[in-house]
Amino acid sequence: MPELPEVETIRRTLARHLPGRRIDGLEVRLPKLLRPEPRTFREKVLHRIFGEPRRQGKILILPLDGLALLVHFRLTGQLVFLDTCSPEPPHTHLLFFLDEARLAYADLRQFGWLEVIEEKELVSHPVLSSLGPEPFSLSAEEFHQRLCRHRRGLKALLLDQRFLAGLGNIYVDESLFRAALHPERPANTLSPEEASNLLHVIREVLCRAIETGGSSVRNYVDGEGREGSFQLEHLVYGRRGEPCPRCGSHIVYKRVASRGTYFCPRCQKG
DNA sequence: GACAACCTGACC
DNA sequence: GGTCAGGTTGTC
Repeated sequence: MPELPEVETIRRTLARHLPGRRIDGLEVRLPKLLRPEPRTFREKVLHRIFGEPRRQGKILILPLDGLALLVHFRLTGQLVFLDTCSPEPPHTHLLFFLDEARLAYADLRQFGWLEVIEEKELVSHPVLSSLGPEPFSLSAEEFHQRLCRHRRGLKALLLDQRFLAGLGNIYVDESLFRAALHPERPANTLSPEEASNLLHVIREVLCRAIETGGSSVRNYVDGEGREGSFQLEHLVYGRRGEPCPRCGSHIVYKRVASRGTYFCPRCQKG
């Protein structure tokens, strides 16, 4: 589920509640989500106090004085702060007890994971250190140069977290539509202007998605259990057969890079 | 590159 | 019954 805007929204909403709270207890219902194994995990996090949440790509980083709790939501993970009386979400697999409050990790498909590491291991962590730059942290020139090194299609490349960190299926389709670029267009065929424009629309889409609290297509909610509304501004994602907002042709659905892909065959030239 | 694997649930 | 799903990883 969560791509960069959703994880960023979760980060921001949790930042209102977590910093300064201590973990007093832990209830593990699905051990396979934890690294290291639950015994060590519990030993490490117990009695620690949360710091200011951070994010790298789609990974949420929760500092815990000296430690870091990494959370990857994959497709259906949720991390929700619960007041005394709020009910826990369905498919809750892990509960942190924080004084009167709780923090629930729920995950319908059970693909997500939580890992505790030492803060000093952050720089060398295999997942984090393999991430490419974020769309906000590289120049148009650098982006164009990186694109030129690959002959893969744009969709496949933009989904690759080693190339660029944070985009997923929704935001790649929405960005390519807005940039009028075909998802199968070889990356090394973009002109400097096309590359610069693509980076520009990626940033616009991500910023607007963050402003609107992310896309709640299926079951995404933020750290307070609330849905986002960027799905109302999707121009192609999930709109198979509907008229293209730019030219009126039918939006096509096709498997590209093994992912369901929505695009306008007329506006988005290959 | 394509595909299966990891899971549960919604929808046709 | 089959297909699809905001992701990633490992296999041919």
